[in-house]
Amino acid sequence: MKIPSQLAAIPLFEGLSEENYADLAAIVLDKVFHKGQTIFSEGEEGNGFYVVVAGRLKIFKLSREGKEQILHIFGAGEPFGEVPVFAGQRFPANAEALEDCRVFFFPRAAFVELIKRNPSLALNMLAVLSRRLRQFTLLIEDLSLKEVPGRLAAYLLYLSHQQAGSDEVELDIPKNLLASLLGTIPETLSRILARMIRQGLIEAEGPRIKIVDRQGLQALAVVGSYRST
Amino acid sequence: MKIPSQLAAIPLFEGLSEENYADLAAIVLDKVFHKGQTIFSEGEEGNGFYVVVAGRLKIFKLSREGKEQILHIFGAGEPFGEVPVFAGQRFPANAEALEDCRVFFFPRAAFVELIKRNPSLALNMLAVLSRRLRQFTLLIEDLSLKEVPGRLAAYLLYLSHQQAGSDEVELDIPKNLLASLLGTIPETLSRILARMIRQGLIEAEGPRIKIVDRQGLQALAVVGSYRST
DNA sequence: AAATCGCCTTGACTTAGGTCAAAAAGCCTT
DNA sequence: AAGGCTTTTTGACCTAAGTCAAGGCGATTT
Repeated sequence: MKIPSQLAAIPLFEGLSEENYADLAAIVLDKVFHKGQTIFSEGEEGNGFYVVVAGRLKIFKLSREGKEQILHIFGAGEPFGEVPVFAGQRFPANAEALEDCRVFFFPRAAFVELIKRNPSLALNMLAVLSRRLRQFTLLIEDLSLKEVPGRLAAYLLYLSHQQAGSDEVELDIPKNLLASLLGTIPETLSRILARMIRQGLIEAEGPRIKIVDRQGLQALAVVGSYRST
Repeated sequence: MKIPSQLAAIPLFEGLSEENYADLAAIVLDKVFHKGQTIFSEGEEGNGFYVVVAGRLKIFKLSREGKEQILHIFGAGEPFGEVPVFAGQRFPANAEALEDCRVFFFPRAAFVELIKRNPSLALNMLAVLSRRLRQFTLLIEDLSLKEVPGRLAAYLLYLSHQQAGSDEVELDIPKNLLASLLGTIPETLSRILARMIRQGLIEAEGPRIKIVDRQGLQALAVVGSYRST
């Protein structure tokens, strides 16, 4: 597929002219990462940012003892690694492919030039960063002010919302990743799922989870977190 | 003092022309908030953003049970409340004056117009948001991957760094606020300070803290967090 | 000087959730 | 079908940090 038409499918580049797409196509690099491969590491210098074309990847922090906190899981169309482009210097976290991935890479200098010339691109990028800030705000709230069952309940409701409001949701990531995304460890997640089943809040069978008591989950989650962003 | 000259002192507006300052001066509103007053609340619609002119304020989240997590403490020259300007709609957190404050308010529509016309303003704003993202990343890391003593150690080292590397640092906020900033409660903070004294890491007398064993603190903090941003 | 209010500390207690270890399920691959 | 993975679950145990309650310590007001 031709690159310009793929660029048009990226929300960040919405509203740009044909000429802009040509400019972008001229600076973009097309990269592939295999499952498990590191895309970049915390502390590394970043001289450009990325957009996911296909596949999924995680952005995460690692503690000295090896515990992992996932900040985001990104899929097709989502930009990542933008912080060093504008705040100078280094990546604040790590990125690793969860599946085989194809990504576009936009080198910093050329992209900044483009932004200078293109107010709507600048505004789109401001929107992306602002949404991320809002998202982080929710994650911080979760980590600091809620307990694990509350975060899990919020996540299940969010999934249900994503999946057309169905009561039968399917986890789109393995449970060990989910644990890391919720700021806990697999053992704890497992126990809490078991407890929720015992309490009649949900039923589960592998990655398929049935929401039995929506009210109950909402009470745990205090509704509102994990909005669609 | 004339407003345009005060605008020039705000890093966000660095590098703008005289004409730009005039434009900004034309749209800015000058507001005052007294200590303890709410500047905005989570969920409220935001149709503009702010810059602190004088005084300090906190940006924070509140749990249902009343526990508070401070996200930022801002002082003179720092912009805040920008998220709703670019990501549409509502404030993701609360803002309250810690002291009597004077702030500038820039209405959204006019400001967005200005940004469209002014690439360097756009880039400055992108830098501000990116730095914030990096900061949040550190806070998330702290909350999820470090224990309270580690966060406190990091904070003390950060303070020392701020205060010209001196071994005698002075807390610039009361301890109950510090607790909330570190994601804990005053009792726990108090106990951990006591323990650090017992272990010979620090000495303390009210808000004056003397770093006795810098190495030891660094080991706790795993160095690197709470950078000057 | 007494009273009051906000801030800080300390003690006794409880608990969410982490660690370690082992077993059980699911899977791919050969 | 049989290993050899990884993922998930379970159990026993431990500990960081929160809750509740009581004082202490200043600073400011009356």
